[in-house]
This record gives sequence, C-alpha cells and structure tokens, in this order.
Amino acid sequence: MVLAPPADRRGELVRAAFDLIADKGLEGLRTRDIAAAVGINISTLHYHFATKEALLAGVVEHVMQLFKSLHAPLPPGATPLDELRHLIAGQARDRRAESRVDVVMHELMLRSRRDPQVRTAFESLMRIWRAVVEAIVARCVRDHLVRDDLDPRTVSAVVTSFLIGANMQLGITPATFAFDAAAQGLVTWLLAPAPCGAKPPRS
Amino acid sequence: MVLAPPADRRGELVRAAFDLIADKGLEGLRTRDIAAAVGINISTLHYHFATKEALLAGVVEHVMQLFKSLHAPLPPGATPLDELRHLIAGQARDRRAESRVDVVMHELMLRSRRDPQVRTAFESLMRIWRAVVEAIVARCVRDHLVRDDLDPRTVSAVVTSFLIGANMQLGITPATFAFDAAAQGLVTWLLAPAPCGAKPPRS
Amino acid sequence: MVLAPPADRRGELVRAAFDLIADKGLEGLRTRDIAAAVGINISTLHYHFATKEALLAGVVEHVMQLFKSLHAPLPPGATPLDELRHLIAGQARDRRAESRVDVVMHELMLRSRRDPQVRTAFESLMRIWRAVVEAIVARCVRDHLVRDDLDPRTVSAVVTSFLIGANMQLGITPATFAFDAAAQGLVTWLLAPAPCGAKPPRS
Amino acid sequence: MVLAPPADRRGELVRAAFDLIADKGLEGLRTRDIAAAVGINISTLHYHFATKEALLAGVVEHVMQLFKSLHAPLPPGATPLDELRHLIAGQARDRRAESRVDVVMHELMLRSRRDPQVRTAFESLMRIWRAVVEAIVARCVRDHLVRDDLDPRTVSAVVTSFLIGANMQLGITPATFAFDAAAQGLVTWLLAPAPCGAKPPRS
DNA sequence: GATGAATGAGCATTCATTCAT
DNA sequence: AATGAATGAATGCTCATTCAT
Repeated sequence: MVLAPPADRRGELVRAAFDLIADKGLEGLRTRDIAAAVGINISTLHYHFATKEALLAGVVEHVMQLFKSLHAPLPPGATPLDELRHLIAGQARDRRAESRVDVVMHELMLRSRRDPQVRTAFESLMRIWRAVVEAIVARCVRDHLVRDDLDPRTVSAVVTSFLIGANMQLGITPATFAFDAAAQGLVTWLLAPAPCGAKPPRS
Repeated sequence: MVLAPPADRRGELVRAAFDLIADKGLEGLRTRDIAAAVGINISTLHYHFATKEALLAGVVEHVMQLFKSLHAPLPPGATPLDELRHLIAGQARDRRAESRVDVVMHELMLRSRRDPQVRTAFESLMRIWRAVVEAIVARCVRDHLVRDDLDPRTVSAVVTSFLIGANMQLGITPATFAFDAAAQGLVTWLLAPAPCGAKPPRS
Repeated sequence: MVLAPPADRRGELVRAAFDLIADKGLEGLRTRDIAAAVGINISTLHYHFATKEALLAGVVEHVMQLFKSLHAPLPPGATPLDELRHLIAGQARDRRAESRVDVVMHELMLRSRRDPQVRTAFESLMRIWRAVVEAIVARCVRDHLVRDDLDPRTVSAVVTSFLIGANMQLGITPATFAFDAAAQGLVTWLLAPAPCGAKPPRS
Repeated sequence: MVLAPPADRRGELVRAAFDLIADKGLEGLRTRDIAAAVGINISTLHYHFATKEALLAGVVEHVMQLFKSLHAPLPPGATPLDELRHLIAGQARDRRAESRVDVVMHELMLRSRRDPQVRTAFESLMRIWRAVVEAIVARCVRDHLVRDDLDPRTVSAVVTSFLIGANMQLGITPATFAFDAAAQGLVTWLLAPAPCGAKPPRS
C-alpha cells in the first residue's frame, strides 16, 4: 500500500548536488554526500548518472534553466526601462535572498576555465545573457528612455560585469558592500545626464 | 663550494603554489606538485609549512602584496583622473597579460566564502581596495574632474564590481568580451554628462 | 505477428558468455556484457540463471559438448592411425582457425584449480579425453600401425599434454611457433623407428 | 633498539604478489591482500609501485628470473643428454614440489593474450626457452646421443609444449596423470629407435 | 634543512545480485 | 519473461601528514 514515489531521481540528484555545491563548493562536492542527501545508495547514484562529471553536466543545465527563469519577461505593461531596472537593481536582491544561483554560478565560472564541458555551456550562457541585456538597452535607446549616447553592447558588457562582481563582493563582505546603492547609481548614470549647468570636467 | 643558495624556501614554495593555483585552480592544488616545482621533497615542504593551510595563508599574503603593488601610486605629476583611468581602463589589461593575480584572486574569493582564514584576509583586501578607489574618486569630484553628482562610495562599489566581473568574463569568453570598450564606456559615464540638448528620459 | 522467437534464452546466454570469455577472458567476463550481447536486461539474465556461477556451469557443459564434437569418430573407412593423425596434426589446426574452444578451455582449466564445480567437470573431461586417445593408440598398436613398444596410456599422456601446450604457445607466439612441424614430428616418432643402421645412442 | 628492517619492500611485495597469484589466481589478486601479506598499508604499496600493473610487471620479471634459475647449467661433467633428461623428466618434478612457478606462469600466459606488457615478456621468455632446448638437442644430435633423424627445432617445440601441458594436467588431475611415465616415454622415443625387427607400420 | 618510508581516511567507480512491478 | 531501480561490499588509487634518520 506504500505509494510508489514518483522518484524523479535524476532531478533530485541534480538539485541535491546544486545545494551541496552552494554549501561546500565544487571542491567539497562528494558523490556520497549527494546520494545521502537524496537518501539513496551511492551505486544508485551511478545508476542514474554514469559519472560524477555527467551529474555535473546535469547541474550546469539546471543552473542555466534557473538563470533563464530569472530573466523571464516582465508583464506586458512594462517598459524596456522597467526591464533594465529590474535586471540591475531589482532581481539581484531576490536572487540573493532565496536561491543560491549566484554562488553555484561563480563556482562553475571558475571551473569553466579548466573544464571544456562546463566552458562550452558557460560561454553560451554568457553570450546569451549579454545579448538579452543588449536587446533591452537597445530598446531603451530607441525609445529615448536613456541617454542617447549609449552603445547597447558596451552597456551590456558593463552591466553583466557589474552584476557578477557585485554578487561576488556580496558573498565576501555582505555587511559592508552597498549593493543597492551601487546598482541604483549605475542605473542613474545610464538614465540621466549630469545637470547641464555642471562644470565640465577638464580632461 | 657552497652549492645551496640562501634558499628562500618559503618564498619559493609560496610562489610555486601561486603559479599552480593559477594553472590548475585551488581544487587541483597538490602539495606534492608544489614541492616538485621547487625541487624538494614533500617532507621538506612540511618542514617549512606545517600544513597546506599554512602555505595557503602564505599565498594569500603574497597575493595581497601583489595586489597592492598593482595599485602603487602614479608618478607625482598625475592627476586623480589619471589614476582613475589607469585603475579602470589601463591596469587590468596589463595585469591580465603578464600576471595571473586575477585568476588566483578569483579562486581565493570563492574559497573565502567557506574558509574563515581566507575570508578575514579578503574582507580586509576588498575594503582597502574600495577605500583606495573611493579616495581617488573623492579627489576627482573635489577637483571637478568628473560629474558633480557622483558619490565616491557608490562609484567605488560599481568600479570594483565591474573589474571583478569583467576579469571573470575575460577568463570565460576572452574572444567575445570587449573589455576595453566596456572600461572606456564606464569611464566616459563618470566623466562627461550626456549632451545638454539630449531629450531627457521620461522616468 | 509473433515477434518473439521461441528464444532459447539459456542457450543464447551460454553462447554469448562463451564468446565473451574467448574475447576477454574469464577475468573480464561481466554479466552485464553477456546480457547486452543477447539484447536483454541484466535482471532477465538472472531470471534464467540464478547466479553467474550457474551460467558458468552452463558454459562448461557447452564447452564439453563442443569438445566432444571435435572428437567425433571419422567415417567408417578410417583406420585407427588416421584417427591418431587427425587427432594430433589435423584437428588442432581447424579448431584454432574457426572456433575458440582452446582459449576458453585454457581459461577453464586455470579456473578449475580453484573452483570445485569446474574442477569436477574438467577432471572428467581430461580423463575422458585421455581415455579416447588411449583407445585409439591401443588399436594402432594392436594393428601394428605404430611402433610395437608404445604404451597407450603413456602415449595418451604425452599427446594430450602436447596439444594443450602447443595451443598455449600458439596463443602467445603465433608467428614463431611451428605447430605443424611439431605435430608432424610427434606423429613420426610414434609411427616409424629410427633407421636400423643408425648408430645406437650410448646411454 | 629495534633493528631497522632491511626492508626490501619492493622484493617483498613482488614475492607476496607471486604467492597470492599462485593461491588465488590473477583474477583473485587484490592489492589490499598483497599489502596485508607484507604487513604494510595499501598506500605504502602504492608508494613502492605506482600501480597494480607496475607491480605485476615486477612479478613477471621475478617469474622470468625463477624460470632462468631452473635452467641453470648442470655441473661440468654432465653430457647434453643429461641436460635433456633433466629438462624433461627431472626438473619438472622438483619445480612442482616446492615452487609454484608453473601455476603463476600459466596465469601469466593466459593474461599475455590480452595484456601487451605481459605478452612482450612472455614472447621473449618462450623464445628463449625453446632456443635453450633446441641448443641442447642440437648437441645431443651432434654427439649421436639421440636418434639421428631429430630436428632440434621440432623437438624443442614438442618438448616445451609437452611440459606446459603436462604441468597443466598435473594441476587438474594430480592423482591420475602419470607425469613421470609420460616424461620418461618422451625421452625414450627421442633416444632409442624401436627394435629393428619390429614390423614396420603400414601407412 | 632535508629525506624515504609509511599511513588513515577517503574517493569515484564497479559488479553481481535483489525486488517490486 | 522481462525490466527499472536499487544495493552492499569491494577495488585501485589519492593525498596531506607523520616520523625516524
């Protein structure tokens, strides 16, 4: 009479691995711990994923799904500017609070330097991310919602870099790093020119 | 007839470890490889550093020295603006080319999340870095070399975040990430207001 | 419309195991490979043979059948001498070419030293083999087809030993081991005395 | 005051592995058992031999040494015929009794079919062995100590094959295999022609 | 300062076998 | 008859660390 568990074992294992990476890092990831977290035997883990590497590939895929869901389009009424704001200032806060995508992504970014498998995935992830941001910025420029002199591609490179680095600093010095002020500042520069009467800088 | 050089063994070991971290990552760092790189026995390594952790502390210290030397003050004639420019657009390029401080720093940043020893060191490092940038920006503002509406602390947070993230992206997609354009863009926003005739964005 | 053939699954499994032993040796024999070779699931293999050992017993039986069929009597017209010749010089060549009974038999002989199950089977196999050869030799002697001074039992021991060792050497040094010449030499000594005028050896 | 053990660890490990192969076969050889037999930790085994394969190479070398020592030349007074007799009828008995070279050699012969490393060693071993026997027979023929019509190369192939196969049978059916009679029979055929008055075989 | 030898705890992976369906 | 999922006991190998010399 015991109900057969739906047993999306592969999914469970991937999520357990994801959590463990967030907690202990890729370096501290042990197949035995993953299996234990799911409540199954080590051999069963290897039944579902032939190797640790294969499981990691699953985690990479999972992270990419999560990442994409974080960039889900806003409701129809939103302007491109809302999207940009949400991207820079809004979302990162939520992300930090409930999920640990950042942490795991940083781990994977570092690994991608040496692991061709992960590298391929992340190269594509970064390109897509930059393209998404670039498109939003382009629309903002087109609709004169931001400064006219912005090059969408450059803005995209700056914004993505900022988000990566800011999340990193948030991990190291959560108490002293003013994430929100920084994000707001960045948005402001993109939006409004300095007051016209301002003394122009010399150089 | 003395064959053995003064042998700054500790320094040699630290530098060998640094190089190995840059090559294989912290995850791939093996004490045997470090000893082999210096040409000594494993046991001798443990004579100089009781534990791997102690050696790692040495590496952290070394990285902080390197990092500080990268921020050595410019020659007397330089303006604060030169310093800011050098910081954002100039330095990173050189750093990337010849040293591998970035890579090792990223590795240590990630580790600092879990290792209190490294964390303490990096908390201080990040704070110092941000303070240095903040001071430069403050001088720029004081001398009206940049937009008047800049808050030095916020700029510092954005700039440091940008540098971390940009270096990271450079490591993952060196071919497609336009580091120089991005850095230049960031400097431009800090420097010059948008043309005064520009249609002001709505929100 | 019936897709499933009568499916002599047990036979298929035994033959697949036999082939795998010939290819990879007993040491490299994996139940999963056997099942895969037949195209069924591991669990199904265990439905037909409770244990690997039971399957191996089937292989031993199969080998004994093959072995016996190799010693099938020659057509009625053949003399005992033809049979002896065929046994030593003829058959081994064919056997080597198309079947791999030798290889598998060697594997099982070695295992028989430690596996009582296999041992029992092979003790009987060896005894039967020697008895068959002995009988042929006895008829040759009776009919004066070979040297009169031959003891059938001794000849049988020598001939069977020779065949085992020659096949072994054929497996190790196929290029340099002159199987045919050796077999022919052995037959010659059994058949004809040295020339009568030959200077008798001293000792 | 405890005397430092001479600790020919590599030698000890090789001999322990040799003994274990003789007892359990190559298939049953476990590095942990080898280490335990020597009384050391697994890791220490790997300190002396990087891999199980490297240790096995040591065993192969050891077996070849043992094998060569079994073919040490007889005292000066001995005739080639004594050597041949010793080779066929004498030595094998001793070998069987005290050492287990045969068993291990059979194991290695079988493995050589699939392991190129072992194969190379054994190809050479077999060639040397056959050459040694061939040389002895050649001297016997030259000195008219055996039948004049013997081809040394053929005799060598037969004799070596016989010894391999006879030892194999001795391992399987020690009680019923008449090793001595067989060896004696083989020597007799090589030595003396059948009585001259013997009715010559028909075919 | 330096080294060879040794070690415990651990690691990903393997494999025959079991069991509910 | 057949299978997917699961498992326990290994298996070769790794690595930081220790210790006597």
